[in-house]
Amino acid sequence: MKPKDAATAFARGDGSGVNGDMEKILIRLGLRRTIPRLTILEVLAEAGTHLSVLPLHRRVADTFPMVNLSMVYRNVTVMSEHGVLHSVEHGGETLFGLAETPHHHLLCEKCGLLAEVPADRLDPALASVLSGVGFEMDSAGQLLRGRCRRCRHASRDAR
Amino acid sequence: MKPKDAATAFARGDGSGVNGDMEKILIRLGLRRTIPRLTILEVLAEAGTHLSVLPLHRRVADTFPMVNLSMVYRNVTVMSEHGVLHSVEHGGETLFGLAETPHHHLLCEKCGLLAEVPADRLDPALASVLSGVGFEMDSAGQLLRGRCRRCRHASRDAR
DNA sequence: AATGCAGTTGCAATATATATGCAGCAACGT
DNA sequence: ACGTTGCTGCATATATATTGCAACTGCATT
Repeated sequence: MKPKDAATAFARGDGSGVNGDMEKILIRLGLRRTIPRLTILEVLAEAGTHLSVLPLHRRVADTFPMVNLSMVYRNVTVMSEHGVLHSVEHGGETLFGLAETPHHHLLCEKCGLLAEVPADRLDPALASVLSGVGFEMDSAGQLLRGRCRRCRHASRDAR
Repeated sequence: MKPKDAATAFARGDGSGVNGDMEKILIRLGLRRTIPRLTILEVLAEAGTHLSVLPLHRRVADTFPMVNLSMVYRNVTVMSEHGVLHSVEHGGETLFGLAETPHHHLLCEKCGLLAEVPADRLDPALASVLSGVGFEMDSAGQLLRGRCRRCRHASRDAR
């Protein structure tokens, strides 16, 4: 999406499309729909994955160069606290993504691929084990590390 | 353990007690048994939990003030790579602990308690779900977030 | 026990990620 | 249209982690 289009859409504020959904979420939470925020949400929607703050800012700046890095930090923090975004720590930085249906993360430690598993697929199995230890798990946002299918095959071939 | 005792034990290098076990591990890996390394291992053994680098260094410096912070960083990195230590990322820092029997971590997001679950207790449940997604999990060192028993009760009482 | 060398260390400088104080500006309700 | 409150940009601060280099030390060899 080119700057002008984005700006127009933001100015319009007509609640259409992806922006529209996001805008509605912000409104519901009493957060103002500002260009930095909407652009962050749009970038994450387009990306389809989680991004760390620096790449996120880079992409936001492609469209709106005036958006400051510190505002990306402030906004992802605020939006995470309000549940608009999910965050995952990894490699000394924090990755942020849209908080859609509850899910957990699968990180391939070899290639860095970050996949998702619907929460309801994983929760029952975990909950039953953990309750035995007196622990109650968060039902979303867990990060599990391992190998994706591709890397498993790759390392097998290498042998 | 007082400085003198530790120093004596190190000098002795007789492979007795906790130090002895640790020293053997280092030797097997071709790592030199130096005061910083052995003290780090000893502190972690005494602590019984995982520590982040700063507290770890603080405790090491209690016994050997000359041990530099950067060496704690270098050594935990090296020893992690060699499998002597386990690491867990959390809150923008990395926690290190002795790599004993394979286990996963349970982090209480309220009080910060870091508990452990033996890997064989959790692995089957996880593996069966994840294999359905073509993912193969690491069989140790997973970090799961939630609430410990105490905090669950506390928040229930608060209501 | 003395010796040589590679692995280690301490220090200081540096990189990287994240947080914040403040003055101006803009979004939203009225 | 307008004032208030929240948001932003900039500059700066802090905290965690990394690295270059010269000096040193553990360990194998003699």
